[in-house]
Amino acid sequence: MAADGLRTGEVAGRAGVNVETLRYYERRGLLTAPARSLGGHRSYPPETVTLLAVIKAAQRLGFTLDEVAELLDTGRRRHPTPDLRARARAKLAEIDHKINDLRAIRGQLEEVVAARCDSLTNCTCPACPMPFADLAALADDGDRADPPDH
Amino acid sequence: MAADGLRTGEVAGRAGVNVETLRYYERRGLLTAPARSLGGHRSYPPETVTLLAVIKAAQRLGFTLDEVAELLDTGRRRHPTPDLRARARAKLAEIDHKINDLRAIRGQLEEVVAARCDSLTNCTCPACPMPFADLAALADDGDRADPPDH
DNA sequence: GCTAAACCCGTACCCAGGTACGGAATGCAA
DNA sequence: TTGCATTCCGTACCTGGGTACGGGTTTAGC
Repeated sequence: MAADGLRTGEVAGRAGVNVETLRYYERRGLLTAPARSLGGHRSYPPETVTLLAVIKAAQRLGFTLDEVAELLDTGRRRHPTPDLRARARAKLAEIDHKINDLRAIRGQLEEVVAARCDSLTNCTCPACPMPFADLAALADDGDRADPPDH
Repeated sequence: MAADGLRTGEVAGRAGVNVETLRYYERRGLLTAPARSLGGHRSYPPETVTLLAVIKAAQRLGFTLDEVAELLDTGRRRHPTPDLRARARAKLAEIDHKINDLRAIRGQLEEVVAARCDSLTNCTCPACPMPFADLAALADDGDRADPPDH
């Protein structure tokens, strides 16, 4: 039985993850509990290394560990699973949203650079694009209760 | 002195943040410690509400609280501060990088959808774009040590 | 003057995705 | 068989940006 088993260190080394991560993934349901040696040490089937690569790939695609766990689980159960495609579509929409947000932010940052803004609160640039940049008093926010000489 | 002071609840309410957040920002150095009533209650200058809006704006631009704190601090000290522009530029590069990452991910997700992938580990689609999707054995990863009858 | 609301403080908890610690037990090679 | 490396387990810690709790004051309105 599983004479070709790999030990935690071997799996972790080949997959490029931390040994602790294997235990963590087991707790999270990404890896099923492997066989054990008589002494209680884990013995993984060699495919586990590849499975870890799959998990990393899915993570890179933006799936959370919970999502990856569910996807693997439906795979394990051989349910018909239109799941992956539907989830990939949903993720695609999520990512488009993020990209749009970042583009909007990018635009605003470009304005800040172009306008030569020099302060969040006391910007001297003409027609400053920073919202509310006219807050000279705020630089001292709270110190106002003290005498004004430095 | 500071007869126009606002209490924590008023500031939080007007700025749309939690009262606890004010204490948190004070600890993090985003808000300077305000004057106190005789009983020890905080009394904020009204501009604080606007400052909080500035902080939120900077956050939306992708700056961390530490970065915002530093930007406010250099502002408070009236240093010449070419800081904001330089930081905005750096943040711009950061954001471009993120956008590129997301676009690459987006492309891969599109392939997954287009290929009609149906599993992370047992995909039946032709020329599957999922890396390593040929892991039938992995569905049972670890159960291998047990008798093979269902 | 009384009461209820607001406020004080320190500390613990939340999310994700792990990483680190420490003492005991096991595994493997010479 | 010795001895060092590896693994075991539970639990605590990390980053970032807050939020919640609980017991004790202070403030404001009537």
